[in-house]
Amino acid sequence: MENDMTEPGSRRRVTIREVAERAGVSMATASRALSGNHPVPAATRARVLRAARDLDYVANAHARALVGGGRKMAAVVVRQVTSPFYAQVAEGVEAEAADRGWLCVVGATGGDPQREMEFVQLMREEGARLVILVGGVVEDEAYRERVAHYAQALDSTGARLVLCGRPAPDPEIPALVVEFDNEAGARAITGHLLSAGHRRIVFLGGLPGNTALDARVAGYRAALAEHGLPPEAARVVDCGLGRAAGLRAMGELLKETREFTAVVAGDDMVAAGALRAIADAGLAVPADLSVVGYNDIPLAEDFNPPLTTVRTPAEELGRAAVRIALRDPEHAAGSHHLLGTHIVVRRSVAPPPTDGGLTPV
Amino acid sequence: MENDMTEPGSRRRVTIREVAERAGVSMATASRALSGNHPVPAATRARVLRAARDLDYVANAHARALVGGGRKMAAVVVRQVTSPFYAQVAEGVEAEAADRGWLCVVGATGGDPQREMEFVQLMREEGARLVILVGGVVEDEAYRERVAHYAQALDSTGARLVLCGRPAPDPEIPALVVEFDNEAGARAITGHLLSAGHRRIVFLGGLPGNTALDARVAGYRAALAEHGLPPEAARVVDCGLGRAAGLRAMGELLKETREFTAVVAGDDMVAAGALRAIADAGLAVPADLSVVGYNDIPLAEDFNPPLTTVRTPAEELGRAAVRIALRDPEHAAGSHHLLGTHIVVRRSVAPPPTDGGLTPV
DNA sequence: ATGAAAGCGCTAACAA
DNA sequence: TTGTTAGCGCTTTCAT
Repeated sequence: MENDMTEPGSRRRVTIREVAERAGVSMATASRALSGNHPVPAATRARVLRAARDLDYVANAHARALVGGGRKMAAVVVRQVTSPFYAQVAEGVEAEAADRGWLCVVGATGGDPQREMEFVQLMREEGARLVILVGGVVEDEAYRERVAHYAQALDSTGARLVLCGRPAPDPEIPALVVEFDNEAGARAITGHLLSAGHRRIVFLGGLPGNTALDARVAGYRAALAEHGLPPEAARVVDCGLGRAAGLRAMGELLKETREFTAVVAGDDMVAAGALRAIADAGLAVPADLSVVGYNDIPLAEDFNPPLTTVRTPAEELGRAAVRIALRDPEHAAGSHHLLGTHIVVRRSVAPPPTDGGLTPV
Repeated sequence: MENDMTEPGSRRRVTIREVAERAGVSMATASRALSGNHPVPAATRARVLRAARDLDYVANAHARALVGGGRKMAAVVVRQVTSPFYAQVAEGVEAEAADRGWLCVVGATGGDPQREMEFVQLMREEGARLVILVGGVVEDEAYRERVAHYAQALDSTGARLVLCGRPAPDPEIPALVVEFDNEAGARAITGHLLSAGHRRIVFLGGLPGNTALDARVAGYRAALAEHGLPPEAARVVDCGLGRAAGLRAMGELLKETREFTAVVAGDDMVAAGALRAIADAGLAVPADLSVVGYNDIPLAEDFNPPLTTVRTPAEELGRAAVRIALRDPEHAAGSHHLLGTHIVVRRSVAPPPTDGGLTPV
């Protein structure tokens, strides 16, 4: 119970030498007995194991890593763990990694490229063999350089880089991309609204430059076009993601105009905010206005009303990322995997009001 | 772009020796220049830094750890990252750790003690200086032994152990506990229901043996007693936690009896399930039945209706855990910190129906 | 100011 | 079967 150190964790640990001494064998023998992959007589092994247990010995992972057979470590980096979507992806990565006996580290960047770089650097130092970057980004020159550097650096030591939901700056780069087909998903859900009879649909939550959102907006526009609507029929409000953004933007939009009968939200969180704003305005969903989301987060069915949305199997995305990355060495350059999505219909969509729309403000 | 290895991450990295050679200095000088805490002439240092950058050198964290000044690493272990509550705690830990320049690893156990042990073992091997175990548990003999072992083992190397929301088996043990006052929180929220006029209140989501839930049940009973109700007035259904459990249990309860006017849920997820079950039964909240939750997860205000619940600042719990653990070395034995909670009133509570209750089934 | 050398804890040849 | 030795990449005395 002594605790006289100022630095946590700086006291000496039991080493294999002590185990060896206690068992009356050499370090080499102790090592062999402990690792179990070399022939060691049962009697000797038992003595060694006993000594190790008595001393509560645990191997020093750093020493082990240094000499060669270090632990396999994967790293996921997300914007924040409290986002239900990212949490699910991280859980998928962690689960798949654990299944294979890999250690999994998760890092949060808060969306800051600087922190992302630091974290990747850190992972290189720690010898991570697999780095998974998750989430849409704005694809500017800085991004391209950053990722090209990660990819090259990681690849030079044989580590893998996978981009989840963000593009590879160049197909030649040694990185793997795994993502959902955002455009198809958005097209489908917008189509669902169109089929219900809606014609004036707004997209809430654009984020110009962000690859994921741009794709969803593109899908939204494509659906409109497919149904014979002119380009001017599209109305996208670029409020970005997050519940707060959705709440504010929807509130403002409602004050400004009511010339629409449905909204497709950039994701379920902005849908949550939108739903609240709509209720605050005294309107009912789906009677007055239909709303759809994106991602189908675990609590989307508990919204008021239960949200019709696009299901993106996030945990599967995480699992797929590690599975594919670890599968064939041939993955390296430019391999691109698209995961499918589908609509889940709940109660937030109805035909537009028969009077043709909301009462003008 | 060559990628002929079968083992990810097994290719050689640039070492400090190569940097030294390129800069025309010895390894020792290179090391000094790179670490920056030894006097090195500006000219020499510049050459070394240049060489390092040209080679894209990153130090080998394992070698560094081995020789002494390894990176400070904290580990949080939770049941699952996709639980909003745990995610927030993990985010708090990660944020506070990052603020101090520590690396943070999060592990998920799925609630399996076996995996918990393995993960702690792993963290010992990796040299974690701080491990934080989060979440209520059933406090049996196995638990006591397990934790006593963790505590002793970690302490023997000067590492810290903190228990978040779970008890220390013995105050003498070198572990720190930080938790919310579950009993007070449950007492307060139950009192809120009582004040609204409810007398027949059921607790949904007991988990006998689980310390956190038992404390909430105790708070619930205490509130009942304070309002002069006899012990028999208490009705707790032990369905455990999770949305699915709440959904099922509430559905069954409603089929069995309607002799109650309010329910306090074990946490917000079971409240979500209960809300759904109640709606499925054709009843309205709060007109027919009042419901309260526990934890105030981020989406609780988006439930139907917005949920009145107990706010437990989860992120702050995580931050507090690392802050306190790292503060004074005197923390070691038996220090116990209780964090306060408060009620957040939304729209899921109303006075009981004036006819005195639900229509008997 | 800088280099040579020792050594952190471990595993893997290489001998015996 | 077991022990001896070398060496992983780095920092740090100890000399120079």
